[in-house]
Formats: sequence, C-alpha cells, structure tokens
Amino acid sequence: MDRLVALQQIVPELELFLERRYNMLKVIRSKGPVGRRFIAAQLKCSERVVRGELDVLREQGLVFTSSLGVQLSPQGENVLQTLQDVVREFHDLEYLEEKLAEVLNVGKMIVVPGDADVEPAGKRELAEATARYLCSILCEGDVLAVTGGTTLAKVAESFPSMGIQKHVTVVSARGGLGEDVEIQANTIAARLADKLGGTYRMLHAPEDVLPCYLEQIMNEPKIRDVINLGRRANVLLHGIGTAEEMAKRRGLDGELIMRLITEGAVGEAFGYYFDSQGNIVYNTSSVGLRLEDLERIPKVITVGGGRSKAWAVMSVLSRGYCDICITDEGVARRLMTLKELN
Amino acid sequence: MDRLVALQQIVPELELFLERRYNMLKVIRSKGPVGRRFIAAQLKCSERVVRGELDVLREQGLVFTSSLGVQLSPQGENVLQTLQDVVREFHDLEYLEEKLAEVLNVGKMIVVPGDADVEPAGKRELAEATARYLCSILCEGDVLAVTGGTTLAKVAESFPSMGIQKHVTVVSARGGLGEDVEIQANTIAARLADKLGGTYRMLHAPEDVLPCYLEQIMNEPKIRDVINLGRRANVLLHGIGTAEEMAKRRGLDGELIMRLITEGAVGEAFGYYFDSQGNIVYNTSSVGLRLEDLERIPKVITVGGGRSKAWAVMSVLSRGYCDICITDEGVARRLMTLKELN
DNA sequence: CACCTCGGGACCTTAATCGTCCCACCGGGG
DNA sequence: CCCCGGTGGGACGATTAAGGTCCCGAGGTG
Repeated sequence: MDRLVALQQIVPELELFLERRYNMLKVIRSKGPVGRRFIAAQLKCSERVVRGELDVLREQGLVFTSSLGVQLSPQGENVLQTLQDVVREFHDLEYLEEKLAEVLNVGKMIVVPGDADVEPAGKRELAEATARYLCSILCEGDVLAVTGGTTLAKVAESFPSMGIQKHVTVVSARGGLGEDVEIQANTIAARLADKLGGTYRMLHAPEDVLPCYLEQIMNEPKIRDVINLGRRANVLLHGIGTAEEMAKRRGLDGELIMRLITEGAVGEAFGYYFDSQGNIVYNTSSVGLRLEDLERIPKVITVGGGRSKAWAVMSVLSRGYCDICITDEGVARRLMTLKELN
Repeated sequence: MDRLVALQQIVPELELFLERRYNMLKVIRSKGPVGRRFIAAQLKCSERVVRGELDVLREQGLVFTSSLGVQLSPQGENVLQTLQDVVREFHDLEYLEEKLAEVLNVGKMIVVPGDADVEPAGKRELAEATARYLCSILCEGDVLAVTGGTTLAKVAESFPSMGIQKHVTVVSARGGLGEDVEIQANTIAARLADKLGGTYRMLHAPEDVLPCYLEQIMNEPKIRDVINLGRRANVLLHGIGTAEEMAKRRGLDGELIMRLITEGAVGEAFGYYFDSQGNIVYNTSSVGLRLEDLERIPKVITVGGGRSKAWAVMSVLSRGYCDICITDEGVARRLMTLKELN
C-alpha cells in the first residue's frame, strides 16, 4: 500500500490543506512579491483565510514577507518542487496519463493538476508544463512551428527570460486572426524565439480569406516560403479551441455557427471544425499549415486545458495526428467519463 | 528533498492528526472491540475527542463499529501497517538507531515510536517490535534464554496465539523474584514456548539467596542443568531495570538502596548494579546466568523502554555484551542528549 | 506631493469543536 | 431470571478557534 494513500486515509483533511497551500505557494512563486488581496483573488477565497495560511507558511519558513509583499523562500522553492510529485500522486495523474494515452491512441499524455476553467492559475500551470516539455525535447537547429491562442501566449510567457540558448527557428504556422495582437501566431513565434534564443519567421497574411483569393495568396513567395518552412518543421506546437469559441473569434455569422453546432462540431484546429469522432464538419479557406501537412511532422504537440475543452480535445485527438497531448486534470477527468461510457 | 518532510512543512498540523489517530488505531487493533471511554483513557484525552476522530476513521472505512465497540477493518489494518514506516520517518527513528548504535557501540538498535513512561500503549509497541524481531531471527532448534520483568511479560503476550511453529527451547535464565507470578522468568519462558510452538525449561529456584547457600543451590542437579542449558543458548532476551526499582523489587533495605544510589548505580541486569559507565557497583548473590556467561551467547537482546530507564539502558549497554538493543523513542532521545553533552 | 498597495492590529460574528450529561441496548455472570 | 458493566448514540450548553470587516501606518510610485 502506498504511503501517501495511507496518509490520505487517516488524515483526509490533508488534501484540503495541501491543495490550498500548494496553490498559494504556486501563486507566490510565479507572481513574485505579492499581496494578500491578490492571492485571495486568485484562489477565490477571502483575504482573511489567505492571511491565516500565510501565518502558517511563514512560521514554517516557506515564505517571507516584506513591505513589498510575500515572497517564496529558497526552502519554499524546495518544498514546492517536491510537492509537485506529491500532488500528482494525490490526483492520480500518472494513471490518467497512461489510461488516456491508451484509449485515445496518443503517444504521450501530460496531465497537470487543476482546471483552467475553475482557477485562473490553472492555465499558467499548463503553460509551464508545456514550456518544460518543449525545453526538454528541442535540439539545436530544430524548426518549431506554432499557432496562436491564449494558451500558447502563456506558454511563451512561462519561459524564463534568460539563459536558454537553443538556436531553433520558430515559425508561425497560421495567419493573423482577430484583433488581439498578444495571441497571434506571429507574436507568439517572436516571443518564443526570443526566450529560446533563436530566430523566428512570421507569416504576414490574414488567417481567413475568401476562397477565391486563397490560391493567389498561398503562392505569394514570401508567404509560400514561410508555409513551406512550417511544413518541414520538426516540432509543431498548437492549441485547441472549442468550435463555438473559434467560430465566434473568426466572426462567422450566427446562422453558420448554429449549423456547425447542430452538425456536431465541437473542436477546431488549423481552420477545420471537427465533430466528436474527429470527422471534418466544416473547414475555412485559411492560410497556413493544413491538416495534411501534419502527417509529415515528427512531433505534433497539442495543448489545451479547462474542462469546457474536453470535447474539443477529444475531437482533435481523434484525428490521430497528435503525438503529445498536454492538458489539465479538468479535461482529463471529463475525458475519462466520456470514454468509459461509450 | 523527502516527500514526507515537504508535506510536514506545508501542513504542520498533519503531525498532530497523524499521531492521535495512529495511536488510536493501534489501541483499537490490540484491544479488539473496544469502547470510546477505554480509548480515551488510554490516550489521555477526552471521550468527546475520541468520538470525533472515530467518526472520521469510520467514514474512511478504517474502523467499523458494532454494539461490542470499535474494531479495525481489514483496510484499517493495511493503513496501520503502512503508517508504521511513515511514523518512523516522522520521528526520524532511523537516524536515532544509526547514531545510537554508533556511539553506544551496539550491533543493532531498534527504536519504536512513543515513550512507555508517557503512554501506557508505548510498552505494548515495544513488546510487539521485540516479538517481531525475535520471530525474524529464531531458527529451528534454537535455545532462547529469557529473564523476567513486566516488559518481557508483554513480549510474550504480543505474539499471536496460533500459527507459529519454531520448535525452539525456551529456558528461564533467572530464578524467582518477588510475588507477581506474571513477571517471573519461568512464567515468561512457558508463555513464550507456548506461543512459539516450542518447549520450555524452568529454573525452580529463588533469584536471591544468601551467599552461603549459593554454591549449594547452583550445584543442585536440576538447577545446574537448566543454568547450563541457558549458558549454551543461542539467543538471550533480557530486560533492563533501573537500579532503584530493582533494588526495591528485591526488597533491599533502605540503607543499602541509598548506598547504591550515592555510588551512582543507575541500571540493573542479572543481579548486577551498574553505574552510568557500566562499572559494577554492587552484585547480589543470585541464581541464574551470570555476567560472564553472556560473552559466549551469540545474540544478546536487551529490551527496555520509558525515558526513566535511559540511564539504566546506557549503563547496561556500556558493559558491551549487548548485541541488539530494542528501546523506545523516549529513551533514545534522552540518550542522544546525554551523549551529545559529554 | 498625493496615491496606492502593502502588512498587521483590532474587534466582532459565526461556526465548529469540545465537555458533559443522559439514554437505550446488548452480553455475561450471578 | 435480572442486574451490572460495558457499548454507541443523541442532545445541549460552553468554550474556542476560524473567519469577516475595518482601520492604520509604512513604504514604494507616479
């Protein structure tokens, strides 16, 4: 019998304490010197509670407090790192990873604790895990293709600012979409290249064009070169969107959105809308990598978290091109129930 | 960094809960179906607290309750067994064992959590550990010599009633002392033989005789044979007494007791009184194994717990004949401070 | 300078825990 | 047989810990 399981059995309240304080330490670590009120907002609990917990953590020497706010001590850093495994074990994430990799036929699943829909910090954890994994597999001279999205933007943020020198080429795999510059593939490619110590290539084109212009744009030399580079990438990192969310971001009209939904579209990637079995329900005439290009890329990494994206993740994984899927517990648990039932 | 240490750091209240519930489970296991009030008395806490904790343990499926009282469930058995290691780690007993074995020059130290002086259940734990160890080393045909005392009486109790078939010979190493039949070496030898599935030999003689009769008694064939058998024992299990306690049990007069104390006697074994360096301060003309006999016995196991016996343990171990010492945390910690300071 | 957020102190409310009874029940022994 | 000593469980105040809500001075920041 496992020790942690036994502990959890005899002291069930351990989980509550561990969870809350672990998340608190995570926030403190990532947000530098930070105040009680901010922590309280992040963890969605009252300021008074945070205060009580901080008193405990301070007494244990895990955090120290100055007029700037609360900061993690070196010892707290240690504890947090050790606790990562503990939390994974508490949530049985290894089991989820193995089981899901098997039933979804994915090479490798990485599941981080939390749920991006519930805790805002969850997305950060997902991003950090992605950054770590990316760091571990990237080699000198690799070509890394990336798409856009809020999740990938956070991945770029999550890298430490200095010290990594990978000399990779980061290439944007998709055209521009919507108004927010922070979540464009181009922006993310540039940020990633900066953090990784490499170079980047941007795709100066809109993502969504009228079909009649598509061919013409794709043949434009500057655009074609970038797309061709993306096709030859060793690693592709892409996000997952729910069909509805992506349709709205693309500005599709209400009628079309309704049609997508009634036809069972749940997930979106690379301009394609999939139903839960992975069938293509609709595709936009979009600029960038296409579905057929993915087969030739050795490592396709799919990232997405927040339980509302469970169906989307399932639909995309059903296509079978994904090699590594990084998601969170919220998605993973919902996937489990979905897969056990049918 | 160790996981349990990290857990303990981030959830310091864990230790309180663990300790209380662990002890509670131990009491429940050993005392069979038992009531709240009894448990409360054992753990020296109020009945209401026990009730609250029992609610938790019941909800976790570790105990179940009938009209007879509370009982350990099979799952509780598992948890308790697993938690043994956890508690050992919490109390850092491995470290104590290694360190004390080194500085006291003993082959092997076994330290159980608790303190027999503080918790009545502590003595039981000591006895169970002794029983386990004994079981693990006894071989077919071994001769086991035992002395008397309350601790060894509990050791005999601690064995499971059935199922062990070791075919050993248990021989009483000391004559009769005092009035209580339950703690006589003879009684213990018989009980142990019964539990181990072996035979026993009793020493039908008083422990303390007038010097002038000693030779005569020791030459009495039946007595001599038993003593000679004890001298050839493979394993000797003996308890430790404080000098004062044993002097009183022997009925020494107050003047002599005072003399012993002023001369520094702190421990007693086999009728000898030792000071803290292990020097013989006084010896009674006693019937049974003598100090010089111990050298020839391959495994001499010394058992004693309760912090008040720390000095006694140290004095006996200083003699250097002991191969394995089984004691409790109360003694061990006091020994540590004693040894670190001089 | 003003302003904003920080940590920490104070105080009251709320909720849980705990102490203390009492009761119905069951089993064993006289 | 009945009685007695043990069991668990319910009930109800009392105590205490935890949480909510302000406020304040300190120390950065524009």
